[in-house]
Amino acid sequence: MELELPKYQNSSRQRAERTRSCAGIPVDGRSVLEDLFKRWRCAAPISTIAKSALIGLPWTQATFGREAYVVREGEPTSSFTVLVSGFAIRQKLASDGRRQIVSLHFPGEFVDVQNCFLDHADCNIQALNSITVASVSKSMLLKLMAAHPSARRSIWLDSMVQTLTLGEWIGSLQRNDAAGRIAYLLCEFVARLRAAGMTDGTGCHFPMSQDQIADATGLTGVHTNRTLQALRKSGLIRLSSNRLEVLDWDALCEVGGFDEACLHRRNTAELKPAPLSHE
Amino acid sequence: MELELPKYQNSSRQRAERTRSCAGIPVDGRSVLEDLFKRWRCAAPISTIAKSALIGLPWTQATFGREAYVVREGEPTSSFTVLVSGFAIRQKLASDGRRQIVSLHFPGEFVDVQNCFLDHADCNIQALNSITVASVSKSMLLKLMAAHPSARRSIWLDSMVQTLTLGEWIGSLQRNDAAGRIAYLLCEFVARLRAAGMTDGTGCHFPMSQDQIADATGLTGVHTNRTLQALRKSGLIRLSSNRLEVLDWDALCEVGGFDEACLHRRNTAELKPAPLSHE
DNA sequence: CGTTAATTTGAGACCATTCAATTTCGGTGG
DNA sequence: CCACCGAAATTGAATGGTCTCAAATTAACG
Repeated sequence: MELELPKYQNSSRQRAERTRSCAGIPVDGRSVLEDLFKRWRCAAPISTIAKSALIGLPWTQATFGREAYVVREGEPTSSFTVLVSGFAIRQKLASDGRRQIVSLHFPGEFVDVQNCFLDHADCNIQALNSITVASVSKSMLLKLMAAHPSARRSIWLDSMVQTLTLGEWIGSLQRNDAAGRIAYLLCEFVARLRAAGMTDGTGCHFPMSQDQIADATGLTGVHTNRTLQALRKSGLIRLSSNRLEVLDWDALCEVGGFDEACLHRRNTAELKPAPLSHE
Repeated sequence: MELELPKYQNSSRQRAERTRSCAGIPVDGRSVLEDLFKRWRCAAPISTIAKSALIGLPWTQATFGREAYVVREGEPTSSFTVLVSGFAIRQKLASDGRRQIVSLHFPGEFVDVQNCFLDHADCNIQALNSITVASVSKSMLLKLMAAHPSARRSIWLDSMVQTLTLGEWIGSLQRNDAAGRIAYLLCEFVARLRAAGMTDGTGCHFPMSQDQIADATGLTGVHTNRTLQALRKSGLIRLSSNRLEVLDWDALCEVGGFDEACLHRRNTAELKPAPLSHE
């Protein structure tokens, strides 16, 4: 067993120091928390009372640079974090310092729901690019959830969908080779982006470096590079300078074993909210 | 792309037909649902009112043979299923028919919590050995959860722990080679069994075949065999005829990158239930 | 005791890693 | 505008890990 410095304790992470600027309770009449509803309204209806209660929650805003840590493993979990703009990942650092990316996070998502019953965060949340987040007090949100069934349901639903997504990811790692894993990752990214209405024309902004793709797929950076070239050569994608264009969506899904219907189903039609209670 | 029959549509699955024997509302004064509390009381206190409400729920009992399907993907989800005795897995069948095992389930667990907001099950639940389950009506349990915050919290907590476990599993698949993946699987199995107080002396009953281990780790059956032999030769485990003995726990954890503290933390100390509400 | 499933073994091909070294790219300062 | 720098992307060759295919052995079960 050899000891070495964690991979990400030097170089690029240094320039990404945590820059937190608190904003306090909003006075301009529009809460960033409204972004939550964009994702929720399609899945489960939320009552107007719960909605206004949510919007009325005090929050603080913060911005983080590329590769900065939004939440650190082991940190006390005193607040919930909503990703307002930009992309984030959930990751853990293995004992040898290698980074393991467990899931992706898009604007409008609670990035740390899983921690809501833990005193200390069980993994790191890291910014992919320059991001903005809003934090709300954990105890206040829990109280709100206790009082408002429809809000509770939406948040619970959100975390359940995350769980299902993790299950799919496991399947991808088990069944796919390098090309399949990368294809799956790209498919999931594009599909979730599309579901959030954030694609632009023929493609989208893709904020992951090849090393980050490698960390998410469990591959080497080198082999990720070669596999990406193969995907490009076979005409499935175009990817350069953080811009991704999927040239053959069906083929990409085929390679990655990505079931678009599965994801779609969860975000819309079949996710009918069971009546937890009448509000 | 070649087409072939799904791997598990012939041979061994045939003899494991679904045998369901309904028992109706219990009259003997003891509900199998009480098994739930063994797992819950250590994590989150549950009120006596909620407890008696849960015990009072009508349920039906069913037994399934080895490899039988308890829940099938796509099936309407009209009930929740509690595993009473035996072991089960959550799995999906890939398009080529290969089975992908996503998670393990132990007695006292809700095996289909993730489906509670879905109209149709999104994966299969399969028995590992001969098992007994209890089913309760989905709508009745949801109503109960709406009325009893402490019950709701326990169930939610359960599903959150499942999510965290999936995350760890992803990490294992990303970072580990064959030996590491198998070591991790064995560690998780033993650790969860131990947490449930189900180990016996030096080892435990281990119900998975080598092919099932392969399906859970994303390896080939053949290579799983060779890797198990390597683990045996290095003196870490003893495994034969469904009996597992871990000879060197620390070394096994080391190989699999299994963080025992992590799992333990979730089951006991740090899982203090945040006050969702006062009941 | 016979049948079927499960485990084991071998050899060759293929996939992914390692360890360099090299090139491209975006940003920075002269 | 150019020179420079570090980070990211790319390339090559050798090594090691895993898969495939097929056959043999052992174990489980009626």
